[in-house]
Amino acid sequence: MDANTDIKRTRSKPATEQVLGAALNLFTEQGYFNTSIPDIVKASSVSTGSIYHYFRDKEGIARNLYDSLVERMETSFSEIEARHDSAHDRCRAAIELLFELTEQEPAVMRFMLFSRHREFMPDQKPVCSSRPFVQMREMVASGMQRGEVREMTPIIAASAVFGGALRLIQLRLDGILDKPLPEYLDEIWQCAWRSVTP
Amino acid sequence: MDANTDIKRTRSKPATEQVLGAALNLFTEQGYFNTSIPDIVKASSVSTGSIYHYFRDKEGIARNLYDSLVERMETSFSEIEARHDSAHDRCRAAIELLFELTEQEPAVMRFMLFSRHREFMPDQKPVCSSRPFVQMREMVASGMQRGEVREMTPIIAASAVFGGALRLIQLRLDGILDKPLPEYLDEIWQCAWRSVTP
DNA sequence: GTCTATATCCAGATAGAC
DNA sequence: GTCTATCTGGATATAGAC
Repeated sequence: MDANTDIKRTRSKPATEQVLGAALNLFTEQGYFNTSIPDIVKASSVSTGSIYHYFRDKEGIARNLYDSLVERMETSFSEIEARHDSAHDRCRAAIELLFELTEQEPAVMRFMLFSRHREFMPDQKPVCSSRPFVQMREMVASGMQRGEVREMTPIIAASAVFGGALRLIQLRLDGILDKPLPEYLDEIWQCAWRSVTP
Repeated sequence: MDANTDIKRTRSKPATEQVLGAALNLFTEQGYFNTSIPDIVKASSVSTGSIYHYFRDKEGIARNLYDSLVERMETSFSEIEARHDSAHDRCRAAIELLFELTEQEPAVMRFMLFSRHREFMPDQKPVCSSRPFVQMREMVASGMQRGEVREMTPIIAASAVFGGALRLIQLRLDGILDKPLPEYLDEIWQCAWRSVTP
């Protein structure tokens, strides 16, 4: 049974996971700057010393979190691109994914989409320039080449397709919408697609 | 000439204005939490003592700023409602206003739309519930009653109409778009309106 | 690798002269 | 009403035993 593992922590996730999970929740509930290291110590049951053993500093925690979430999003979008050919199907699937993720892991969405990252990670690019957002714009742009989407400024088309859905995500996270987002998928998608169709 | 006024400050705006202006710039450039009172002292040329004479605390500065900007927005939207009858004209005018404001006073838009207010003003409602946002949704809802906008969940319609434009504002503020927003008005408006038209 | 105890710093806020 | 000087708390980060 290897009795010398998992002596301390009951929930036997590795300490780094423990810290990252606690930090994600605290950062999204109270904000990065309202979250102190002692807060993270309490919420994660990992000591100050260990936290600084694994992470350079507080910013390092946020960085690690952000990078891994962006990467995860990127992978999901790549899968969507592989699974579908048309811009129609790809964009719809992307929105569906975002809606589901919002319901299942609101903290992830909050942190990815609606934190002011540059305020606490000064040398990050704005989220809008991150790979997943570029992928979303590419989905639309390729649809324009195929003639599915009418000729127009590509970035405007992308904003038209995804703008409404992103707005709904924000409203949902802010508690304005009380039904789960997937219930609205058909309706918002119809709007989105009509707006750019030839 | 009343020589005993305006002795100290060269730019002879009242001290409170001086402080609010400096704070708005600093808050939007670096974020609220990265801005210290000493920073505001330097940028405003108003002393710590005076700042605390006029404002309860640092949060009070943000509060004052936020309230006055929301009120200003509210007034502008009311004027639009008075000037136009149709949802089509009202919503278009609202977007036009937002686009112009973004170009002329980017800091105002940044602070109003894209600060995480609740992180530093804990007892504020989310922006999305503020009067101006409600007004925007009302514009769309009344269009639905008049039959200009097709029957659908009202908040979805509003998100479809304004989502793209709000997205463009964010892209512009993040430096992704390099042409002034008004140049894109016709194009995004066409998308927005098509998306909800019967 | 994990912990406790502690050093250091600087923010927010106040006191009180002018 | 405006200023300078100063207090105080708590945050980040480190030291060093185990």
